[in-house]
Amino acid sequence: MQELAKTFESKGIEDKWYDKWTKEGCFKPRESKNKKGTYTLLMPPPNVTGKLHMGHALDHTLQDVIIRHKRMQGFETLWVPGQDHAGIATQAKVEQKIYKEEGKTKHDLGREEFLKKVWEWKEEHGNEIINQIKKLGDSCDWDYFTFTMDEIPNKAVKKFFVDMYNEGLIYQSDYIINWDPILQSAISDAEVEHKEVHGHFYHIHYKVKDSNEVLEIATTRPETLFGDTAVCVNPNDDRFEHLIGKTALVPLINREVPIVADEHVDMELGTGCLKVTPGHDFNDFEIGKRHDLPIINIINDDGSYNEEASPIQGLKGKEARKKTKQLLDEAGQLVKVEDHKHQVGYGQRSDEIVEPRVSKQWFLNTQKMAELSVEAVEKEKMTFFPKGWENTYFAYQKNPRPWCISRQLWWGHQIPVFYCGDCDHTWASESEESTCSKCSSENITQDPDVLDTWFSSGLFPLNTLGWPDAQAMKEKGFDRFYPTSTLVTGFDIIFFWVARMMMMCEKATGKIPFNHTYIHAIVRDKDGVKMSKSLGNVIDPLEMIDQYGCDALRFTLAVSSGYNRNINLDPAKIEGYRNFVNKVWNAFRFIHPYLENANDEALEIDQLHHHERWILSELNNVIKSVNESFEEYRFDDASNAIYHFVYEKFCSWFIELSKGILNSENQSLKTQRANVLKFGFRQIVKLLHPICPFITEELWVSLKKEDEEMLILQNFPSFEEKYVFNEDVEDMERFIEITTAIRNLRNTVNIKPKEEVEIRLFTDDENIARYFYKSRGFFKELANVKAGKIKDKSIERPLKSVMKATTHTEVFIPLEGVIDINDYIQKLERDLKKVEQEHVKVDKKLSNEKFIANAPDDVVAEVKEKALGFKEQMKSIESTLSSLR
RNA sequence: GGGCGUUUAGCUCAGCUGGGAGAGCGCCACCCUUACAAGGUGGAUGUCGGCGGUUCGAUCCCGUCAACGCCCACCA
Repeated sequence: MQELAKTFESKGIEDKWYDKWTKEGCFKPRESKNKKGTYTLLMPPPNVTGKLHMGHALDHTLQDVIIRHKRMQGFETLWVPGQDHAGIATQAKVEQKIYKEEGKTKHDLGREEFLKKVWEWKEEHGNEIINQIKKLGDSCDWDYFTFTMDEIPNKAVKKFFVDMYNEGLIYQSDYIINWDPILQSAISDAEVEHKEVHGHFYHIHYKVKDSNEVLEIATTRPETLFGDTAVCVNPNDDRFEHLIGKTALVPLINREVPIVADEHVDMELGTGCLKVTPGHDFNDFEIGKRHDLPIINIINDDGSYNEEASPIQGLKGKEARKKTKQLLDEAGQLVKVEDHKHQVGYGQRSDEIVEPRVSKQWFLNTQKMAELSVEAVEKEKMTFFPKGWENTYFAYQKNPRPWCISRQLWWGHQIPVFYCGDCDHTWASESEESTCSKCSSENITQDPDVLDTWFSSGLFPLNTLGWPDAQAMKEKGFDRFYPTSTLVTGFDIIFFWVARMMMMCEKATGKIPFNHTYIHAIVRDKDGVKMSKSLGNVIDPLEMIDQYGCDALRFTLAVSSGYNRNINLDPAKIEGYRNFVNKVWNAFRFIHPYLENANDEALEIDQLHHHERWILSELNNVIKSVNESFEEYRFDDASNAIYHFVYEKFCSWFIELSKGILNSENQSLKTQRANVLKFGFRQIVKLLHPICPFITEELWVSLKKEDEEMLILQNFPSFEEKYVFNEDVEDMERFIEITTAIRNLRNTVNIKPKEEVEIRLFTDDENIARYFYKSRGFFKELANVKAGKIKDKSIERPLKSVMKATTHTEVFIPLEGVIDINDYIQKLERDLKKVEQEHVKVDKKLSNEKFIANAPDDVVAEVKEKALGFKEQMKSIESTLSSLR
């Protein structure tokens, strides 16, 4: 038998098992053994530019726990991995690279050449994150790996687009959108983050034409006045009623604009008078539509002001504002400037102020889809775990706005719309067109824009399974694996991804894409601060794996995941669970030598020792709660259940209680104990496998029978009625209570572990007496008790002794020498006070007639029982105290 | 401006449908006991955010206040 290392060494075995699992096809769907059906997970596709961070580690660990559990339960499991082309991020990265290396911009290269460069970059670096992911132990089927710009996803995108186009749900429109001046592209509403900034209210005088009157208007963005096409007041505002219908003059350029009335204007805010810039403000755009106002675009693609704003032409942002302010001041039309806090939109990716701007973009009308997606959740066809997250989902989905799906980028799915230069025909097509579908002209062009990355991500549940290609769908088992089972992801993409998949997949197939969504926490540093490179508080999962092992990291993440929103991760915590993993290793190291001929299938229940029945019963309970907890995505409860069972029940009590037997000459007892240890440990290793796959698979080598497959393919334990032994559990609880009392006494009077003690056990319960007589050998083992005498409570207690009272029992250690009586008296007094407090509480209840009358009988009985117990303990302590004083 | 959430031991958090306050880490004391010092044994620690209500009984239900988070929103 080989020597096992004193500590568990994770390095080496992780890659070894990952390769083996992969090679032997363990991650592939297998015909379900017990007809449980299929179980499918989708991996949120990491960005091609991504680098593994703790968020991935968490997300992937939880999914892997789920899929391994389901696989072992006998489901035909499939976990589909993928990768996202990440339009903006990738394009920006490659643009930077070629500018740095070749001093060229993408325009210098041209579209085709640039895209070639992006693909080259992808080939070279795209695999980095995938290789990192594999270090986490993900048991996903890599044959299903799907890149969002692969052939099938391309087809899916085109088909969905064309269908929606033909249905009229996708349309092109001049509409006010968020323009990101850095990306020089439109972005969707969801990609705008609002930040509060300390700005100013600029009060400006607008003259009224043919009148001496002036209107004082407050604005936070004076520079947009060059785009003003109206001035607006509330129709119910007496102050301005007489001006409605007249003409105002825009300062600096003296443009004549109408004074209109609109309910939108808040009479209380600012001066109650609003300048209307339909080209560069969302509200004003709406007002403009209602009053048929012209739209003037005064901003270039790069955010600078154009010739329409000639006095500030070429300037951007702050400069433009400063200049406008100065000009207004010079013209005497700037009344005052007040401080004002307000929200400003920033681009999620560029972190630059977005400019609302009117431009021609493609939109998807999601109204109807969103309604259906809400209904699916309300009718619980799709459930959020924790349920509270459905509020976030509803917040988005209950008032959907048209989704701006076009982006002025090159990297992505080009919009499959074609224009004919001759007959002006416009059409959408799934195939590459070379001639006009109407006039056959070859003078056609394709729309240059690409689609929002989320447009293809939204179809991920479908395209990974072959949709819409009939052949591919058949090969990939679309009908079996779609709809998928559960989606596991972070709350930040409920809208970006979850909602879009719900809408798009339902629209495309009539079936929602998954039935459960588990939203996990966000990983922060140990102080609850979001990890970021600039703060230097990033905990690198690969470093943690290197330092503590993947199992330890996985266990830490699992035990930290329930229905919580944040995980404050401290490497010290990982170290702690590394210790647990090591504990498992050492527990095995201890039992290992006894297992050689052990047969875990030879357990005859009536023959078992009561300690054995106890541990089997406890094990059975853990199995039950682990299965239930996994089902509810309570990874914390499941992990804790295993942790406590292994640490306390199995190691601290059962193994300790087994040492004497294993070292004894009683062959039959020894064999039986070895059998139970083997059975128990095999179950432990199975229970732990989904969370800690590596060490468990490694240990399995020594636990498996010759013809058994790898652990990853074994059956997960399930609760069995035949292992319920309540009496043995009760006995054991008493044993633990008394043993602890003895140890406590030993500690109190500082008796060294090596020193044997004699105890007296006083009890008036015959069953307890009998049980302890039977178990006295175990007291010796676990508390170094030389001799234990059991006495009836009517007999006088020893005078020189220390005492601990427990339920129906008093434990004494008689003392030969003199101990520090005062210390001991103080301790007893503390004990007494504690018990008294408990007793007062319970007694108060019992003396309350209404409690007796209203509380359920079993509760009353329970309380009475407790009161009795406390009273006994009090009496014991009091009499000891009086004998000492 | 709306909505959601959090407040429990020094720290991070768990406490299901109301019935004697829990875990991990940390801390203290004693132990290198032949699986494990990445260990063992024992121990200390909480007006369960404040106030009010419902109830025989509230950490849990209701109201209210406070502090702190997060999300959404076009208040110029």
